[in-house]
Amino acid sequence: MKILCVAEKPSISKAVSHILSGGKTKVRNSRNKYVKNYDFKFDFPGVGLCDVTMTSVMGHITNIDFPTQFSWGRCNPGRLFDAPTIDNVSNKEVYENISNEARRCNRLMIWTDCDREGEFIGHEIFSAAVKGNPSLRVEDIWRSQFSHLERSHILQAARNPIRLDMNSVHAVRCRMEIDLRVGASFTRFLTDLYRRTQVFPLEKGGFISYGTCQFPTLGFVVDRYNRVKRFIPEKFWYISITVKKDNKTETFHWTKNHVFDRLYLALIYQNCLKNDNAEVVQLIERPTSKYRPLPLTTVELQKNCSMYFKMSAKRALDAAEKLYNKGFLSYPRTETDRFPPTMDLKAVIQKQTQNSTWGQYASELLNGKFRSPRAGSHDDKAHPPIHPVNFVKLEMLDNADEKKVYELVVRRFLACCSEDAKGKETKISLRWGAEEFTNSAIVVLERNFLDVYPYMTWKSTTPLPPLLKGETIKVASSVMKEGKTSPPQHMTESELIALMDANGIGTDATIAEHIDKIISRGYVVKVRKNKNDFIIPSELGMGLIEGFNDLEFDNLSLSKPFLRKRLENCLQEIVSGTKVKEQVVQEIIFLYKQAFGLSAQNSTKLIAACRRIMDANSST
DNA sequence: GCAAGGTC
Repeated sequence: MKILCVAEKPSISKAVSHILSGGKTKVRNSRNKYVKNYDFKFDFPGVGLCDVTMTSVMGHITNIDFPTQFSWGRCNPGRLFDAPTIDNVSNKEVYENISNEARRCNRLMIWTDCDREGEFIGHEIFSAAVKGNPSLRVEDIWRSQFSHLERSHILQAARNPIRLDMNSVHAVRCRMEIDLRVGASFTRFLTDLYRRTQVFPLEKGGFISYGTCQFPTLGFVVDRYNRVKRFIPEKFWYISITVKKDNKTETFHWTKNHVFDRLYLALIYQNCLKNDNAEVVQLIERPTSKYRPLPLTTVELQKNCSMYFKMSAKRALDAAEKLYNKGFLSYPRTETDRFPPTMDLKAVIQKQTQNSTWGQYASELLNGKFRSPRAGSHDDKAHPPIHPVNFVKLEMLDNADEKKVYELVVRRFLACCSEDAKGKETKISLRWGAEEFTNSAIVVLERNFLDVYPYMTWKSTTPLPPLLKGETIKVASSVMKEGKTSPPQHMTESELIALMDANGIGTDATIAEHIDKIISRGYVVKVRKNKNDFIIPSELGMGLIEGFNDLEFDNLSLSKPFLRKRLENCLQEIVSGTKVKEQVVQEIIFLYKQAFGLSAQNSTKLIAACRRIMDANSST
């Protein structure tokens, strides 16, 4: 019996074949320099000792497109909603390697990531294999289930294969089709429109792209920009008092915060002033803690790098990827924020004890201070949280980005395995007349994880005066103050990542690319203000979003995340079996088609919005 | 020339 095993990426095929073979593999090259074919023997239950070849693809190997008679300029863009589609081989070397290797095999075993895209890639692998070996049948495919590369887990996966989940395959196929139809039709339509009317100077060969992810991303940026620009500060008033004891003066804050009616506040204040003293109505002393961080996901890594190092999401992921390829970090694209219970966390900590800066801390964890990491609620069932897998001295790394990312991942991991920081909070409430005023103070008692995690701060505040519950104290000073509401800030990259993540726009692997895309399309720019990077829309980006906002879509706006979210929900239903692919394609395409019709009918509005933005800008 | 999703 001969079995062909295929993983989603070269690193997995290498690791898995190493485990299954007990280190005894013969390596053959393929025509692709990254993809290797490993030959070894393995005893599959019920089948016996088999000759195994393990290889991999590199992500998708086929792609979907329109036939040439529907290529750019050859048909009305609106026809792309119903045009036929064709499958193309997008990575010929890798595709043919599968066909060749399948020729001599009786069985195919899929080792792609256990997520939706992985299931589809598994099916692509099957079609490549069938090309070389028509006797293979989809029902006979073995599909291994694994979520990390720990030895016993991989052996267990090899011995207990299940079948390919065709629901997931159909869901991905559905996403691909919708993304292509919507993206291509709107891109061609908008490009034609902007060209024809010359409302905006497009570079030669330049175009206006529309995508189901890039536009909601742009929409978030424009929305925030408008809220900042249209913000009108509002005046408010509040009372603030101070009391003095043992030569310590302390300010107490009004529990009602502030009011917007000055006369109303004056009335309250007058009533308070009838009293010379305030009474301590509450004195609470309680233990408090600052939680150690959750295990690290891709999105969190990108937000952190943007916040702490002003590093773009793309650069952060690139650096993490390089570190992964060199064997220093685990797989950097993961949504999982809980470590698998079987993982040997202490072995990971052990490797970091040799570092001169945090090695001592790592040793202390091993000598009794170790705590099990908190478990978040996300699990992509494919990859563990990002963690260091091997030790490397920072000075041995290639560039500043890699050093920063490696250090962050290590410190984050050590922090995860530490105790929360502990403190004591004191809260005092005073009643003055009918109003309450409060203040609190914190004493940090044990820093714990903070010692290894300098990115977070938690400091003791100045202690409150030694007041006792029930004590009456003279109000030393009081004042009625005026303030005004402050505008929101422009969008930071880390906020944008969080928004995309929360709204299901893009995946951990693509969020950075979508942001990069709207920058390279000229829809938004990054600006630095007070040492912070903000993302603000260009005139073109504003014009596009405002144009769509001017059209009266019934709740299916092209610049908002709702349609994409609806698609995502439908895809989930295909996976769970409550909807079929054809039904979803029809349902979602119908909505986008309606939106397309409305856009085409009202193209003058789209153009007018862009003109309006440009005129407004040139006049200021 | 268009999308978004894998991965290098």
